[in-house]
Amino acid sequence: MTQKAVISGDDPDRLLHEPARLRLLANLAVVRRADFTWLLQQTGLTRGNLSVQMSRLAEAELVTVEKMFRDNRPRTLYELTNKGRDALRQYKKNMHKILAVLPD
Amino acid sequence: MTQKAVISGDDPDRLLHEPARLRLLANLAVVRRADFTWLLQQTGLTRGNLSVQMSRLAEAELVTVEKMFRDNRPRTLYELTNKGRDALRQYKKNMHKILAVLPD
DNA sequence: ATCCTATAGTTTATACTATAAACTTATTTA
DNA sequence: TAAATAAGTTTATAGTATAAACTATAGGAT
Repeated sequence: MTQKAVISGDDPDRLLHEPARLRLLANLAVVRRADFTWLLQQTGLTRGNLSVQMSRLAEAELVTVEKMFRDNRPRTLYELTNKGRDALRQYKKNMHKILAVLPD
Repeated sequence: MTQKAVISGDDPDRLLHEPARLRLLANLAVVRRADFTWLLQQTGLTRGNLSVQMSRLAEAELVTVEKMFRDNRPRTLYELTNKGRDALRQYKKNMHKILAVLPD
């Protein structure tokens, strides 16, 4: 008889699991809508890294990107999509399952 | 005035954060002591990957490795160290902090 | 004896990924 | 008009995870 695994549950989605992206998404989960500069300050990422990570998230349709001008300066707004919100929910579930067996 | 970050807390330790290693450590957290073959079955990793990951964990002193022979066959036992246990605790704390702000 | 298969791992080669450095474009300011 | 600032993007590099290939030993089968 094949035994049941001691630890159950799927592995977390790597796109969300990466600390930089997870923090970005967590910020968006809280404020719903944020611009490039604000996220930069919140996360302490470099601009290059922030740009790349948000692009990946946008490509996966977890966030939307809206580019505009304000005071003759570019401004980029990001927002979590429903798909993004769902992905975060699932991620949270998966992680809770594994964290549950770790010592306090 | 500089604002406080919306999301607080350190980034998770990457050594533990990696899904393959996290699962291995979680298994050891539960059973305390396990051999190579058992971990192989539990995690579904390839032997190569398992070997490499456990070596990394051993090098970081999060687990101990004990090699022996049983029935003329090599047998490798792994065990979580106190340091490993502490690292898991810290990891759990850090992750809970960020998961807390995610939607349910 | 030697050939084949299985067991238990390790080493190495590759493909991926995160990240910072360098670059772009536009706008003030000196 | 030269320099500095702002807001991003592109690219180069270094690091990492993972599987494929390899090593070593044992136990039959022929």
